Amino acid sequence: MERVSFHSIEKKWQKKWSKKKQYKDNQKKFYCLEMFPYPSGKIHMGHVRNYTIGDVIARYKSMRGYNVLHPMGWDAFGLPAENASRENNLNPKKWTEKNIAEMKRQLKMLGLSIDWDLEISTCDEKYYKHQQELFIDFYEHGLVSRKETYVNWDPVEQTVLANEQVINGRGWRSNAVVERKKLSQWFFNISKFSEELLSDLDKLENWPNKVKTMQKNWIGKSFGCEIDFNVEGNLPIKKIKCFTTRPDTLFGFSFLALSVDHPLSEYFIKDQEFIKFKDECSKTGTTEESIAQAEKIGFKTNLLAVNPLDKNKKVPVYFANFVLMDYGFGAVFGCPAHDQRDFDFAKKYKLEIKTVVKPLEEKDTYKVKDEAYSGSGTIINSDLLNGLKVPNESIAKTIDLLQEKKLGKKTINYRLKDWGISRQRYWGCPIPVAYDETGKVFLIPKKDLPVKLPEKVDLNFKGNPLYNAKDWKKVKIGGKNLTRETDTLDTFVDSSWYFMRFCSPKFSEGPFDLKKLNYWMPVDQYIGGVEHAILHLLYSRFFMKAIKKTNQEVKDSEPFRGLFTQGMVCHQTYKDGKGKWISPDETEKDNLGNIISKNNKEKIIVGPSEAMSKSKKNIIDPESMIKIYGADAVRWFILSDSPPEKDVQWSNQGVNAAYKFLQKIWNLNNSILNRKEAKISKEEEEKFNDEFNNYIIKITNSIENFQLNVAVASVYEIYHLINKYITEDIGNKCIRNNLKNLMSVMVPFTPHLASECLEKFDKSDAEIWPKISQKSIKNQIIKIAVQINGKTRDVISIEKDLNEKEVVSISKKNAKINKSLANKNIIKIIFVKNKIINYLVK
RNA sequence: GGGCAAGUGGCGGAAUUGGUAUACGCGCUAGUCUUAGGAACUAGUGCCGCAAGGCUUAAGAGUUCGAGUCUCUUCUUGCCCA
Repeated sequence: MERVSFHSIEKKWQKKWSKKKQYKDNQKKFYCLEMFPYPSGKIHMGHVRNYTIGDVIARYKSMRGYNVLHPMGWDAFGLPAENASRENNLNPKKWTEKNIAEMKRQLKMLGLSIDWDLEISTCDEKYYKHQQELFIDFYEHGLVSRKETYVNWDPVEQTVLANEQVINGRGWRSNAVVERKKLSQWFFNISKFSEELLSDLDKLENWPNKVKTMQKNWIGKSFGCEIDFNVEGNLPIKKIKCFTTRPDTLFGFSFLALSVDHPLSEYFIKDQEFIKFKDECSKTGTTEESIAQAEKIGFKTNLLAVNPLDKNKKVPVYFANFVLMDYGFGAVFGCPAHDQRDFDFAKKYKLEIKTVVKPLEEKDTYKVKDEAYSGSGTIINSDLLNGLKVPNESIAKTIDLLQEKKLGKKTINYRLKDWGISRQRYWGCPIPVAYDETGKVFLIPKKDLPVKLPEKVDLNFKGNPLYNAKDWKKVKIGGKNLTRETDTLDTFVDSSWYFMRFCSPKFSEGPFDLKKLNYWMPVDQYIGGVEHAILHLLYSRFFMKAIKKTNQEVKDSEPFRGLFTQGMVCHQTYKDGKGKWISPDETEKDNLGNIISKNNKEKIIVGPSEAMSKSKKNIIDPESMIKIYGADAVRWFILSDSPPEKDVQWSNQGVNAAYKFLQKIWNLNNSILNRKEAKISKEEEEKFNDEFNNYIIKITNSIENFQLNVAVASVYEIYHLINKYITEDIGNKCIRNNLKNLMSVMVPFTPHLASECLEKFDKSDAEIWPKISQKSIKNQIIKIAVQINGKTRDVISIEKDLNEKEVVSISKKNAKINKSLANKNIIKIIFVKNKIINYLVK
């Protein structure tokens, strides 16, 4: 038997595909995009899966006649380059470029239908120049602002951390306790688009609901109420404005809590006790999680706040560490019985805990005990609010009441905050602004862009190396001596518009060629990991809307028409007797099938299958797999075993099976090319064609629905089908035609092998998806179930589209059915054409 | 604690969306062949049973002629938010 040399085939076809791609005019477009990788050094199986899925879609659409845009680039800025550079004494740019070259080489081994002429890299000044232009456009349209805010400050790394980089109140890398620090930061005003970002989610029909729900929760629209509280005391302030989403619990009011940054704090700024307290507060991070977990502490003022619905009720006013200035108005009313934070606070300072909501099943005498009750129920102990149903009725009615009495105002609040984009980092896009000695902001003129990163910096400088780049910092604009901004942009900015740049990656006059942008955008199918469900996708949506706002001629307001989130690639985990992680290639199997160490032949403890990660050492290197099994087998296997949206388990047996199957396909192809002409039966051929056609329909639907594992299974079935008919009375023309169709549907999955096989046939329509015959063949034989009282007793083969009478007469001749029907009365017959016949008997 | 998924053989998973449950692959069993291999081919493989037959989609109930699919209750797992 002939063994195909996969590697020589791969080389041959990859060379052919690398020729310049032609885009046809006046044709339906399809923009297929996979999330671009961070150039960490080597590709991993996650990339293989992501880009193989994308390649199937891209190649399939191309075969269906679309003009397909399928580009690739590099998310090349970011912290790892700086760290690696420090360790290896290699400039971040050099390090990144080296990684890109290596990963590009590896990706090319997979035979992806990527147009490498469109390649971009975010650390390329030709790319980030336009990002700086966009920053300026946004600035001029009021979408950028500079604000003093609290940030999560890592005292060891000397940098700001994003909320998701704070884990249990500690820096994700340094493990240092994160502090709250006030800094001047640049922001994109994403919150201006809160409502649009929320309501446009409804337009995204081809997005997973899961992702839409996550974004919806993240934006967090809530209806609430502004309430003015009168305060009594020895200060000139007489009113404090609070925001609340639970005005219905107003009768449970037992303290008023202010942020330490509330304007009222001015009156305490000289108080030593207050200063100490404020310091203490700065030790808590800014994430909701860290606030929830931190001990609740307060600073009592001598003010009293009056309950607007019960003028006799006066409660103390505190400064508290769990109230932040950027939520509401930096002031909340405390209702300990129904909010856990308030509850913790009240316990500590021995404040009243008055129950005003009871669960439906409880009596009116219900009292909150060990923890706050925030569920649904009925209002109690609240005078005129008593009896209202919590939450819907009670909140709405209370807001109405407060508005009526002019004590409050209905408001909408969003959880989504403006996007802080300043990072105290070297390896990122410089922010194109400078300051005079008073701190006044000057934009760098567009003609002076890009603001390039200096190549020589001291990366061992504690903090931001750019801060230390004294010469680079100096800049002259309009004769004025200014100092450059030394913060760089969050790398999420880089990835928020790269998909637009792909439409015209070499365009030099601006971020994009408008005509090309409007032709290719939106991305028809975006594919990537679900871990980007919120930030990357939300920021990209914001960018599209912001760009549309700065340029009315931009057509789209949503960047991604279709989104698909693929699952992770997992592998079993191995440990030795001492609990040390062992990598799969350090193991082998003994005679009994046990997994043992190659090294010392000791037995290995097999752990659960988990996402491949360096720390657990359960990584399989894609390149070594391609070298052993070939690119097609790796592609075939990674698609075959699980639905793409779920996790897949990598297994050597699996990829080996894929390899063996592709070998069989090769041999099938050869044996049919060498097949002797057979006697021809028209009937047999029609049957064969018909069955074949059904599989083509099934595969087509499977691809359209992203059920790539099912499509793979159908290919196996087709293989069995051809093997069955190869010995029947089928003419060579017929069997070759169908074999060619099989190879065509395999092109998106195993492009090298399929193309090689196809080449041996007529080449004129090799890259075209097989025609689907929609005509239903008359006299086709189908199988239907015959049931008695709903239980299937037998399956009979009949002609398609027979009516009830005909099916009854045929089924009654069936011995099994006849036996079951003997001595029974048929009460009713249920007949569904081409599906079932069900006899109800007594 | 809240929200969203999901639960089908020894394993990964199919099921035209209410109509033949377990497709396809892995693994396993037996056999054939041989260049003795991590090869190829043939047959078998949900469970109980010698068989006829019965049972089976996490558990329990319901709707229906008919439920893996719809409804309710319970349990378990995963993800996201807290």
